[in-house]
Amino acid sequence: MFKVIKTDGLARHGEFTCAHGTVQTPVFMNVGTQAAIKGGVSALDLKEIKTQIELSNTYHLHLRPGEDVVKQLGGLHKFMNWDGPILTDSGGFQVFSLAVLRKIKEEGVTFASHLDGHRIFMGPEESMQIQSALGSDIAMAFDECVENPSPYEYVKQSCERTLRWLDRCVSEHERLNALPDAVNPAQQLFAINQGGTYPELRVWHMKEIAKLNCDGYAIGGLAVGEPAQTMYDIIDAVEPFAPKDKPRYLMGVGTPSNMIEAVARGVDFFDCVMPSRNGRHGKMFTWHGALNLKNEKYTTDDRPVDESCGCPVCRNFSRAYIRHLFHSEEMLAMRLAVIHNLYFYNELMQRMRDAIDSGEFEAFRGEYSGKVDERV
RNA sequence: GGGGGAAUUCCCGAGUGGCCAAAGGGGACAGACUGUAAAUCUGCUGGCUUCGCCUUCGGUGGUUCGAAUCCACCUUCCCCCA
Repeated sequence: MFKVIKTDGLARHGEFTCAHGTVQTPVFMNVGTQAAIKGGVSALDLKEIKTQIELSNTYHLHLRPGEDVVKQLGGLHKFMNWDGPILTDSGGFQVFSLAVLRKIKEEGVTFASHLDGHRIFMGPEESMQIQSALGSDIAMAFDECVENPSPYEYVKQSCERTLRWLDRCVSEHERLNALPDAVNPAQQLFAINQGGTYPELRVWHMKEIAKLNCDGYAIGGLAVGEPAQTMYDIIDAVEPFAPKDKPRYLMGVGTPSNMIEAVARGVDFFDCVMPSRNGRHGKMFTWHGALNLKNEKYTTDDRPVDESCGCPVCRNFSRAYIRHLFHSEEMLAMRLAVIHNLYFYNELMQRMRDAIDSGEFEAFRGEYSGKVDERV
Protein backbone atom coordinates (compact mmCIF):
# COMPACT_ATOMS: atom_id res chain seq x y z
CA MET A 1 0.00 0.00 0.00
CA PHE A 2 1.30 3.41 -0.95
CA LYS A 3 0.16 6.87 0.00
CA VAL A 4 1.55 10.19 -1.20
CA ILE A 5 1.75 12.57 1.76
CA LYS A 6 3.27 15.66 0.21
CA THR A 7 4.42 16.74 -3.20
CA ASP A 8 6.75 19.49 -4.34
CA GLY A 9 6.69 19.68 -8.10
CA LEU A 10 6.97 16.09 -9.25
CA ALA A 11 8.91 15.13 -6.11
CA ARG A 12 6.84 13.14 -3.65
CA HIS A 13 7.07 12.27 0.00
CA GLY A 14 5.13 9.04 0.43
CA GLU A 15 4.52 6.16 2.78
CA PHE A 16 4.79 2.60 1.63
CA THR A 17 3.34 -0.01 3.93
CA CYS A 18 4.12 -3.72 3.83
CA ALA A 19 4.04 -6.69 6.18
CA HIS A 20 7.19 -5.60 8.04
CA GLY A 21 6.45 -1.93 8.47
CA THR A 22 6.05 1.40 6.78
CA VAL A 23 8.74 3.00 4.67
CA GLN A 24 9.04 6.74 4.17
CA THR A 25 9.81 7.59 0.57
CA PRO A 26 11.90 8.67 -1.24
CA VAL A 27 13.93 5.79 0.14
CA PHE A 28 17.26 4.19 -0.58
CA MET A 29 17.24 0.42 -0.16
CA ASN A 30 20.43 -0.92 1.36
CA VAL A 31 21.81 -3.70 -0.78
CA GLY A 32 22.59 -7.02 0.88
CA THR A 33 22.74 -9.29 -2.12
CA GLN A 34 23.47 -12.49 -0.23
CA ALA A 35 21.48 -11.55 2.89
CA ALA A 36 24.41 -9.49 4.13
CA ILE A 37 25.76 -6.05 3.32
CA LYS A 38 29.21 -6.63 1.89
CA GLY A 39 31.95 -5.22 4.05
CA GLY A 40 30.94 -6.95 7.26
CA VAL A 41 27.73 -5.07 8.01
CA SER A 42 24.85 -6.96 9.62
CA ALA A 43 21.21 -6.27 10.37
CA LEU A 44 22.33 -5.07 13.80
CA ASP A 45 24.24 -2.23 12.16
CA LEU A 46 21.36 -1.31 9.86
CA LYS A 47 19.27 -0.33 12.87
CA GLU A 48 21.83 2.34 13.70
CA ILE A 49 22.22 3.88 10.29
CA LYS A 50 18.64 4.79 9.43
CA THR A 51 18.11 1.86 7.08
CA GLN A 52 14.42 1.47 6.31
CA ILE A 53 14.48 -1.37 3.82
CA GLU A 54 16.98 -3.97 2.74
CA LEU A 55 17.40 -5.62 -0.67
CA SER A 56 18.54 -9.16 -1.36
CA ASN A 57 18.93 -11.17 -4.50
CA THR A 58 16.90 -14.11 -5.76
CA TYR A 59 19.63 -15.53 -7.97
CA HIS A 60 22.35 -15.52 -5.32
CA LEU A 61 20.18 -16.92 -2.53
CA HIS A 62 18.83 -19.58 -4.87
CA LEU A 63 22.39 -20.74 -5.54
CA ARG A 64 23.43 -20.52 -1.90
CA PRO A 65 22.05 -21.54 0.53
CA GLY A 66 18.92 -22.28 -1.56
CA GLU A 67 15.44 -20.89 -0.93
CA ASP A 68 14.32 -24.18 0.63
CA VAL A 69 16.91 -23.73 3.37
CA VAL A 70 15.83 -20.14 4.00
CA LYS A 71 12.18 -21.14 4.07
CA GLN A 72 12.88 -23.97 6.49
CA LEU A 73 14.59 -21.45 8.77
CA GLY A 74 11.53 -19.24 8.78
CA GLY A 75 12.15 -16.97 5.80
CA LEU A 76 14.69 -14.32 4.97
CA HIS A 77 13.74 -11.91 7.75
CA LYS A 78 14.35 -14.44 10.45
CA PHE A 79 17.36 -15.92 8.67
CA MET A 80 19.27 -12.65 8.57
CA ASN A 81 17.62 -11.23 11.69
CA TRP A 82 16.19 -8.19 9.93
CA ASP A 83 12.58 -7.53 10.85
CA GLY A 84 12.14 -4.50 8.59
CA PRO A 85 10.94 -4.52 5.00
CA ILE A 86 12.87 -6.53 2.41
CA LEU A 87 12.74 -6.33 -1.36
CA THR A 88 14.11 -9.17 -3.43
CA ASP A 89 15.44 -8.56 -6.88
CA SER A 90 14.19 -11.13 -9.34
CA GLY A 91 17.34 -12.31 -11.06
CA GLY A 92 16.56 -10.06 -14.00
CA PHE A 93 19.74 -8.08 -13.54
CA GLN A 94 21.79 -11.27 -13.78
CA VAL A 95 20.30 -11.74 -17.25
CA PHE A 96 22.34 -8.65 -18.00
CA SER A 97 25.40 -8.99 -15.78
CA LEU A 98 25.99 -12.70 -16.44
CA ALA A 99 25.45 -12.21 -20.17
CA VAL A 100 28.41 -14.38 -21.16
CA LEU A 101 27.05 -17.24 -19.07
CA ARG A 102 23.39 -17.31 -20.14
CA LYS A 103 20.88 -18.04 -22.87
CA ILE A 104 17.45 -16.36 -23.14
CA LYS A 105 14.36 -18.11 -24.48
CA GLU A 106 10.62 -17.46 -24.24
CA GLU A 107 10.24 -19.82 -21.27
CA GLY A 108 13.04 -18.17 -19.34
CA VAL A 109 16.80 -17.92 -19.01
CA THR A 110 19.43 -20.59 -18.60
CA PHE A 111 22.44 -19.44 -16.61
CA ALA A 112 25.75 -21.07 -15.92
CA SER A 113 26.23 -20.65 -12.19
CA HIS A 114 29.01 -18.17 -11.51
CA LEU A 115 30.04 -20.43 -8.62
CA ASP A 116 30.59 -23.75 -10.32
CA GLY A 117 29.25 -23.44 -13.84
CA HIS A 118 26.26 -25.76 -13.45
CA ARG A 119 23.16 -24.93 -15.47
CA ILE A 120 20.34 -23.05 -13.75
CA PHE A 121 17.01 -22.38 -15.39
CA MET A 122 15.03 -19.39 -14.21
CA GLY A 123 11.81 -18.09 -15.72
CA PRO A 124 9.02 -15.93 -14.30
CA GLU A 125 7.49 -18.81 -12.33
CA GLU A 126 10.80 -19.96 -10.85
CA SER A 127 11.71 -16.42 -9.83
CA MET A 128 8.34 -15.92 -8.15
CA GLN A 129 8.60 -19.27 -6.39
CA ILE A 130 12.04 -18.48 -5.02
CA GLN A 131 10.99 -15.01 -3.87
CA SER A 132 7.89 -16.48 -2.26
CA ALA A 133 9.99 -19.01 -0.36
CA LEU A 134 12.32 -16.23 0.77
CA GLY A 135 9.28 -14.37 2.08
CA SER A 136 10.35 -10.88 1.06
CA ASP A 137 7.87 -8.03 1.34
CA ILE A 138 8.34 -6.94 -2.24
CA ALA A 139 9.03 -9.34 -5.09
CA MET A 140 10.31 -7.96 -8.36
CA ALA A 141 8.98 -9.22 -11.66
CA PHE A 142 11.39 -11.30 -13.69
CA ASP A 143 12.59 -9.18 -16.60
CA GLU A 144 15.33 -8.89 -19.14
CA CYS A 145 17.66 -5.99 -18.55
CA VAL A 146 19.18 -5.18 -21.93
CA GLU A 147 22.49 -3.57 -22.63
CA ASN A 148 22.56 0.12 -23.62
CA PRO A 149 22.70 0.83 -26.40
CA SER A 150 20.98 -2.14 -28.08
CA PRO A 151 19.37 -2.26 -31.53
CA TYR A 152 15.76 -1.06 -31.61
CA GLU A 153 14.39 -4.35 -32.95
CA TYR A 154 16.09 -6.37 -30.23
CA VAL A 155 14.89 -4.05 -27.46
CA LYS A 156 11.35 -4.13 -28.87
CA GLN A 157 11.23 -7.93 -28.88
CA SER A 158 12.87 -8.04 -25.47
CA CYS A 159 10.40 -5.73 -23.77
CA GLU A 160 7.47 -7.47 -25.44
CA ARG A 161 8.79 -10.69 -23.93
CA THR A 162 9.31 -8.99 -20.56
CA LEU A 163 5.65 -7.95 -20.76
CA ARG A 164 4.57 -11.57 -21.38
CA TRP A 165 6.81 -12.61 -18.50
CA LEU A 166 5.08 -10.05 -16.27
CA ASP A 167 1.70 -11.66 -17.00
CA ARG A 168 3.14 -14.98 -15.88
CA CYS A 169 4.70 -13.36 -12.79
CA VAL A 170 1.38 -11.84 -11.75
CA SER A 171 -0.46 -15.17 -12.07
CA GLU A 172 2.20 -17.17 -10.29
CA HIS A 173 2.56 -14.54 -7.57
CA GLU A 174 -1.20 -14.62 -6.85
CA ARG A 175 -1.16 -18.40 -6.75
CA LEU A 176 1.80 -18.52 -4.36
CA ASN A 177 0.43 -15.89 -1.97
CA ALA A 178 -2.77 -17.94 -1.66
CA LEU A 179 -0.95 -21.11 -0.65
CA PRO A 180 -1.49 -22.08 3.01
CA ASP A 181 2.24 -22.34 3.72
CA ALA A 182 3.22 -19.01 2.13
CA VAL A 183 6.04 -17.44 4.15
CA ASN A 184 4.72 -13.94 3.51
CA PRO A 185 1.16 -14.09 2.09
CA ALA A 186 1.11 -10.29 1.93
CA GLN A 187 4.10 -10.20 -0.41
CA GLN A 188 3.69 -7.45 -2.99
CA LEU A 189 4.80 -7.45 -6.61
CA PHE A 190 6.51 -4.65 -8.52
CA ALA A 191 6.49 -4.57 -12.31
CA ILE A 192 9.53 -3.40 -14.26
CA ASN A 193 9.51 -1.02 -17.20
CA GLN A 194 11.99 -1.72 -19.99
CA GLY A 195 12.60 -0.34 -23.47
CA GLY A 196 16.28 0.55 -23.50
CA THR A 197 16.94 4.12 -24.52
CA TYR A 198 13.93 4.34 -26.87
CA PRO A 199 11.29 6.67 -25.38
CA GLU A 200 8.47 5.29 -27.56
CA LEU A 201 9.19 1.72 -26.44
CA ARG A 202 9.48 2.85 -22.85
CA VAL A 203 6.14 4.65 -22.97
CA TRP A 204 4.39 1.81 -24.76
CA HIS A 205 5.74 -0.68 -22.22
CA MET A 206 4.84 1.48 -19.23
CA LYS A 207 1.27 1.90 -20.49
CA GLU A 208 0.98 -1.87 -20.89
CA ILE A 209 2.32 -2.79 -17.46
CA ALA A 210 0.26 -0.05 -15.79
CA LYS A 211 -2.85 -1.99 -16.81
CA LEU A 212 -1.86 -4.88 -14.56
CA ASN A 213 -2.34 -3.00 -11.31
CA CYS A 214 0.90 -4.10 -9.67
CA ASP A 215 1.93 -2.81 -6.24
CA GLY A 216 4.74 -0.68 -7.62
CA TYR A 217 6.41 0.28 -10.87
CA ALA A 218 10.11 0.05 -11.41
CA ILE A 219 12.15 1.56 -14.18
CA GLY A 220 14.84 -0.93 -15.06
CA GLY A 221 17.60 -1.12 -17.61
CA LEU A 222 19.02 2.31 -16.86
CA ALA A 223 22.41 3.35 -15.50
CA VAL A 224 23.95 0.56 -17.52
CA GLY A 225 26.31 2.64 -19.58
CA GLU A 226 24.16 5.37 -21.10
CA PRO A 227 24.81 9.04 -20.21
CA ALA A 228 23.00 10.32 -17.12
CA GLN A 229 21.04 12.80 -19.23
CA THR A 230 19.66 9.92 -21.32
CA MET A 231 18.51 8.28 -18.12
CA TYR A 232 16.81 11.49 -16.97
CA ASP A 233 15.15 11.87 -20.37
CA ILE A 234 13.74 8.35 -20.14
CA ILE A 235 12.34 9.04 -16.67
CA ASP A 236 10.78 12.24 -17.97
CA ALA A 237 9.20 10.33 -20.84
CA VAL A 238 7.82 7.52 -18.74
CA GLU A 239 6.73 9.31 -15.57
CA PRO A 240 3.39 10.63 -16.86
CA PHE A 241 2.32 7.05 -17.57
CA ALA A 242 3.45 5.51 -14.29
CA PRO A 243 0.47 5.21 -11.92
CA LYS A 244 0.50 8.17 -9.53
CA ASP A 245 -0.80 6.16 -6.62
CA LYS A 246 1.95 3.56 -6.82
CA PRO A 247 5.60 3.85 -5.86
CA ARG A 248 8.16 4.29 -8.63
CA TYR A 249 11.47 2.53 -8.24
CA LEU A 250 14.51 3.44 -10.31
CA MET A 251 16.52 0.24 -10.21
CA GLY A 252 20.22 0.24 -9.56
CA VAL A 253 20.58 4.01 -9.22
CA GLY A 254 22.81 5.63 -8.35
CA THR A 255 25.05 8.49 -7.43
CA PRO A 256 23.66 11.02 -4.94
CA SER A 257 23.06 13.45 -7.80
CA ASN A 258 21.33 10.76 -9.86
CA MET A 259 18.92 10.21 -6.98
CA ILE A 260 18.24 13.90 -6.45
CA GLU A 261 17.48 14.30 -10.15
CA ALA A 262 15.28 11.22 -10.16
CA VAL A 263 13.33 12.35 -7.10
CA ALA A 264 12.79 15.65 -8.89
CA ARG A 265 11.21 13.54 -11.65
CA GLY A 266 8.86 11.64 -9.38
CA VAL A 267 10.86 8.56 -8.34
CA ASP A 268 10.34 7.08 -4.87
CA PHE A 269 12.61 4.03 -4.48
CA PHE A 270 16.28 3.46 -5.20
CA ASP A 271 18.92 0.86 -4.68
CA CYS A 272 22.55 0.80 -5.66
CA VAL A 273 25.76 -1.01 -4.84
CA MET A 274 27.67 2.25 -5.05
CA PRO A 275 27.77 3.23 -1.35
CA SER A 276 28.87 -0.25 -0.32
CA ARG A 277 31.19 -1.07 -3.19
CA ASN A 278 32.82 2.33 -3.32
CA GLY A 279 33.10 2.28 0.45
CA ARG A 280 34.97 -1.01 0.32
CA HIS A 281 37.29 0.64 -2.18
CA GLY A 282 37.90 3.68 0.02
CA LYS A 283 35.66 6.22 -1.72
CA MET A 284 33.54 8.06 0.81
CA PHE A 285 30.54 10.27 0.19
CA THR A 286 30.22 13.52 2.09
CA TRP A 287 28.05 16.62 1.90
CA HIS A 288 31.02 18.45 0.45
CA GLY A 289 31.82 15.89 -2.23
CA ALA A 290 33.31 12.44 -2.52
CA LEU A 291 36.80 11.70 -1.30
CA ASN A 292 39.22 8.82 -1.69
CA LEU A 293 40.23 8.08 1.85
CA LYS A 294 43.24 6.07 0.70
CA ASN A 295 44.88 9.21 -0.66
CA GLU A 296 48.15 10.35 0.85
CA LYS A 297 46.71 13.70 1.93
CA TYR A 298 44.62 12.06 4.64
CA THR A 299 47.59 10.44 6.40
CA THR A 300 47.44 12.84 9.33
CA ASP A 301 43.94 14.23 8.85
CA ASP A 302 42.39 14.12 12.27
CA ARG A 303 38.91 15.17 11.13
CA PRO A 304 36.01 12.77 10.72
CA VAL A 305 35.13 11.74 7.17
CA ASP A 306 32.38 14.35 7.20
CA GLU A 307 32.36 16.88 10.02
CA SER A 308 28.62 17.44 9.69
CA CYS A 309 27.76 13.73 9.67
CA GLY A 310 26.06 12.11 12.65
CA CYS A 311 26.91 8.53 11.78
CA PRO A 312 28.63 6.26 14.32
CA VAL A 313 31.81 6.27 12.24
CA CYS A 314 32.10 10.04 11.98
CA ARG A 315 31.31 10.41 15.67
CA ASN A 316 34.17 8.11 16.64
CA PHE A 317 36.96 7.80 14.09
CA SER A 318 39.27 10.03 12.06
CA ARG A 319 40.10 10.01 8.37
CA ALA A 320 43.71 9.27 9.28
CA TYR A 321 42.69 6.20 11.27
CA ILE A 322 40.42 4.79 8.58
CA ARG A 323 43.06 5.49 5.94
CA HIS A 324 45.53 3.56 8.05
CA LEU A 325 43.06 0.68 8.30
CA PHE A 326 42.71 0.61 4.51
CA HIS A 327 46.45 0.60 3.98
CA SER A 328 46.87 -2.13 6.59
CA GLU A 329 44.11 -4.13 4.94
CA GLU A 330 42.17 -4.38 8.14
CA MET A 331 38.60 -5.46 7.43
CA LEU A 332 37.45 -2.79 9.85
CA ALA A 333 38.32 -0.24 7.15
CA MET A 334 35.66 -1.57 4.82
CA ARG A 335 33.14 -2.00 7.56
CA LEU A 336 33.49 1.59 8.76
CA ALA A 337 33.51 2.95 5.22
CA VAL A 338 30.37 1.08 4.23
CA ILE A 339 28.55 2.07 7.41
CA HIS A 340 29.33 5.72 6.76
CA ASN A 341 28.34 5.61 3.09
CA LEU A 342 25.04 3.87 3.78
CA TYR A 343 24.25 6.31 6.53
CA PHE A 344 25.03 9.12 4.12
CA TYR A 345 22.68 7.67 1.50
CA ASN A 346 19.93 7.12 4.07
CA GLU A 347 20.42 10.63 5.42
CA LEU A 348 20.32 12.04 1.89
CA MET A 349 16.87 10.53 1.39
CA GLN A 350 15.73 11.87 4.75
CA ARG A 351 16.83 15.36 3.80
CA MET A 352 15.02 15.09 0.49
CA ARG A 353 11.83 14.08 2.29
CA ASP A 354 12.23 17.02 4.66
CA ALA A 355 12.82 19.36 1.74
CA ILE A 356 9.68 18.10 0.02
CA ASP A 357 7.68 18.52 3.23
CA SER A 358 8.79 22.11 3.60
CA GLY A 359 8.36 22.91 -0.09
CA GLU A 360 12.06 23.57 -0.51
CA PHE A 361 13.00 20.68 -2.72
CA GLU A 362 14.16 22.85 -5.61
CA ALA A 363 16.46 24.76 -3.29
CA PHE A 364 17.86 21.49 -2.00
CA ARG A 365 18.34 20.25 -5.53
CA GLY A 366 20.11 23.46 -6.51
CA GLU A 367 22.44 23.23 -3.57
CA TYR A 368 23.48 19.60 -3.98
CA SER A 369 22.68 18.16 -7.39
CA GLY A 370 25.81 17.72 -9.45
CA LYS A 371 28.01 18.86 -6.58
CA VAL A 372 27.56 16.37 -3.80
CA ASP A 373 29.29 13.53 -5.63
CA GLU A 374 32.06 15.52 -7.22
CA ARG A 375 35.54 14.46 -6.21
CA VAL A 376 37.21 16.60 -3.57
C1' G B 1 94.49 -16.55 8.98
C1' G B 2 92.53 -19.91 4.61
C1' G B 3 88.50 -21.09 1.11
C1' G B 4 83.80 -20.02 -1.17
C1' G B 5 79.51 -16.88 -2.31
C1' A B 6 76.97 -12.24 -2.92
C1' A B 7 76.28 -6.78 -4.04
C1' U B 8 70.49 -4.83 -9.61
C1' U B 9 66.14 0.74 -10.26
C1' C B 10 61.79 2.36 -2.94
C1' C B 11 62.05 -3.24 -1.11
C1' C B 12 62.49 -8.47 -2.58
C1' G B 13 64.22 -10.54 -6.90
C1' A B 14 65.15 -12.08 -12.47
C1' G B 15 68.91 -11.03 -15.83
C1' U B 16 75.39 -13.96 -17.26
C1' G B 17 78.05 -9.54 -24.05
C1' G B 18 73.80 -6.26 -28.15
C1' C B 19 66.32 -7.49 -28.55
C1' C B 20 67.90 -3.79 -20.97
C1' A B 21 65.68 1.99 -18.22
C1' A B 22 66.34 -3.58 -16.98
C1' A B 23 61.17 -9.69 -16.11
C1' G B 24 58.10 -10.84 -11.88
C1' G B 25 56.39 -9.80 -7.03
C1' G B 26 55.70 -6.21 -3.00
C1' G B 27 55.14 -1.38 -1.48
C1' A B 28 54.03 3.65 -2.82
C1' C B 29 51.12 6.94 -5.80
C1' A B 30 46.65 7.72 -8.57
C1' G B 31 42.05 6.35 -11.17
C1' A B 32 37.54 3.41 -12.06
C1' C B 33 33.23 1.38 -9.76
C1' U B 34 25.30 2.73 -10.73
C1' G B 35 18.77 -3.76 -9.82
C1' U B 36 27.12 -6.86 -6.67
C1' A B 37 30.75 -13.22 -10.65
C1' A B 38 33.86 -6.67 -7.66
C1' A B 39 37.72 -6.83 -0.03
C1' U B 40 37.81 -6.03 -7.45
C1' C B 41 39.94 -3.93 -11.80
C1' U B 42 43.17 -0.26 -14.34
C1' G B 43 47.22 3.01 -14.71
C1' C B 44 51.89 4.56 -12.84
C1' U B 45 56.69 3.93 -10.19
C1' G B 46 65.23 7.22 -13.02
C1' G B 47 65.37 12.11 -15.79
C1' C B 48 64.34 15.09 -20.10
C1' U B 49 63.19 19.63 -24.86
C1' U B 50 59.70 11.82 -24.78
C1' C B 51 58.60 8.55 -32.44
C1' G B 52 64.40 10.39 -29.50
C1' C B 53 68.12 11.51 -25.90
C1' C B 54 70.70 11.45 -21.07
C1' U B 55 72.00 9.07 -16.37
C1' U B 56 71.50 4.12 -13.82
C1' C B 57 72.72 -2.34 -12.04
C1' G B 58 78.46 -1.47 -4.76
C1' G B 59 83.39 1.63 -6.25
C1' U B 60 87.57 2.47 -9.57
C1' G B 61 90.03 1.09 -13.80
C1' G B 62 90.23 -2.21 -18.00
C1' U B 63 88.73 -5.70 -22.39
C1' U B 64 85.16 -4.89 -26.52
C1' C B 65 82.22 -1.78 -32.16
C1' G B 66 79.03 -2.64 -27.70
C1' A B 67 79.24 -4.28 -20.49
C1' A B 68 74.23 -5.03 -15.26
C1' U B 69 76.54 -9.17 -17.76
C1' C B 70 83.89 -10.50 -19.09
C1' C B 71 88.86 -9.09 -16.37
C1' A B 72 91.74 -6.60 -12.22
C1' C B 73 91.84 -4.27 -7.79
C1' C B 74 89.03 -1.96 -3.79
C1' U B 75 84.67 -1.73 -0.31
C1' U B 76 80.76 -4.15 2.31
C1' C B 77 77.91 -8.46 3.64
C1' C B 78 77.10 -13.92 4.13
C1' C B 79 78.78 -19.12 4.61
C1' C B 80 82.54 -22.94 5.56
C1' C B 81 87.46 -24.32 7.60
C1' A B 82 91.04 -22.88 11.45
